[in-house]
Amino acid sequence: MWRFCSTPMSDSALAPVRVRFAPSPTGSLHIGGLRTALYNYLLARQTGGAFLLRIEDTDRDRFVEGAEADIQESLRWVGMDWDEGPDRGGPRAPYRQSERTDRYRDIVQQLLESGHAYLAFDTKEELDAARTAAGDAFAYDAASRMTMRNSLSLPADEVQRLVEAGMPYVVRFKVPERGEPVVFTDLVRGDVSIPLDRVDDQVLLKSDGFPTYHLANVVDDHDMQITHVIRGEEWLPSTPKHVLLYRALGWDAPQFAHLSLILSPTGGKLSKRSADKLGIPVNVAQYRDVGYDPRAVVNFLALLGWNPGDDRERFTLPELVDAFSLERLGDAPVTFSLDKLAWFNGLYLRDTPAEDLAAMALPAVQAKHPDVTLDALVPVADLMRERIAFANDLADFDYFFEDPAVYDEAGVAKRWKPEHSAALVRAYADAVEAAPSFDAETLETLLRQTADAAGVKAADLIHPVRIATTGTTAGASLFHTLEVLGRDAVVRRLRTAADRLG
RNA sequence: GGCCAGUUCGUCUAGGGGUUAGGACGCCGCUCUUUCACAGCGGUAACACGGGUUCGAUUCCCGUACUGGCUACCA
Repeated sequence: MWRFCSTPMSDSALAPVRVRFAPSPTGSLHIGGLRTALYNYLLARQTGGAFLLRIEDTDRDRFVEGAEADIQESLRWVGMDWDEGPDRGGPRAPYRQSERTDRYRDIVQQLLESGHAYLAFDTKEELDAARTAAGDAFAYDAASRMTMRNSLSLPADEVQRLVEAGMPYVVRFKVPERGEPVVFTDLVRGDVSIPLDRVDDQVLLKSDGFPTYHLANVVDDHDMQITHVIRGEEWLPSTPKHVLLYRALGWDAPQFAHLSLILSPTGGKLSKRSADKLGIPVNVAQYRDVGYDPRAVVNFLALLGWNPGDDRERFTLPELVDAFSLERLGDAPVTFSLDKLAWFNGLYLRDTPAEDLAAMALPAVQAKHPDVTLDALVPVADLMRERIAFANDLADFDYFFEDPAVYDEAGVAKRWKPEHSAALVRAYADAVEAAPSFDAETLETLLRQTADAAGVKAADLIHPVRIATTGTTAGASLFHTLEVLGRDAVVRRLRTAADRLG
């Protein structure tokens, strides 16, 4: 609408926002969660606002020890920092929901007193029965609540008796029976409207005394003065509940932006299960462990559902902070592409210093070849940089660390001539052994001399030498590879191959 | 089933009433390299369908189909 005259700067000239990333510590941070965190972070940094980390640990059954630490490490790995959070506190502390239960109970009490909530005693069995009876169409709502066992349907003295007898109960939100549809503006999709009779009486307080997400998220976002709720699309259908809650509490609701979901290449939400099957890592920690460059992960993720409006594709985190805008967020689901991520990774990998590459790959290399040192790996990294997609791929080139055990069959068939290859290779080995110096240039001169002396083309020696020293037909510049291998290994390998291949 | 959202090359996307529908990944080819890769160049490939509205719809509206999400005392 105002697109014509607006510049990228004025487009998203927002007042400082307060946004949060609010993961549940039920496991390692999911790659989709990282994207959600990223968009929140970008908006906060761009507007000079605040990015908070809040831990939503209200589900005691799914709580995973160590998950919170993993989440924090994952965020730090890609370079995202937060202004307020469980580890560093802040003016709205605490930032762990399990430490805010008193606050939720107060709010629930308030809701109960104002008639916006009620006690419900229905057991799991009773609820299941109701669902079965209604053929899955059951909703605990204005239409059905009087048929259930709660403080609305039961006489007051009975409710009193049940509570005093210690009967477990939950507190449910009482959705208004009549009224206008709930309408809210989603920054990504525009106005969304849902009729009141489609909103059910959401449980606010569980029988274990912990709040549900719906309650805790509203209370915390209000208490923490969150201005923009940027979260996954899976929350879109329950947003009316949250809007109604804000209304009942007399609070202003924040702005909402629901991000399209990341789909698996085979369809459906990119879940642990579906991704594993396709070899797609789902946890951020896995990307780190496999050797992805965090800059590539961020770059890839940023462009999955957002675009800058021009053809730029390469962005560092600070560049993203500048370029980001909510307006350019896509509203359609996106499919995860490992190929594209790998391409980004190659982009960053190619201008990573060899020293850093070697350091990244060292653990993987040492797992196969314990004696390899960082110093020995640096020249390998330098040589192979353009031929690998991940730092850890360096570990695949075993020939840098041990003599080849086998020779590529097709390569031998094509390049190794029984009539003269062995003799040529032996002659070259002798020349290399006797050479005054050992460097790529000398090695090449020597090879051409050897070939000339034997009356064959250089190629007739180059290919057999590559096979003899590396076992394969593919690789970096032959003479630089030989230089990295070292004189002893080269001479030894040449002679061994001549003997074995004949 | 109900509710909500979505639908431009295989994938990520730009665009938007009149365009040769643009870019990127992938794939294919060429160049470079006596190999492989990188890089460069070129190519392949898309507006889900049906009705409207309009001089003209891929673009706006309505349906349909399909996809996805939600429908827990999980988040």
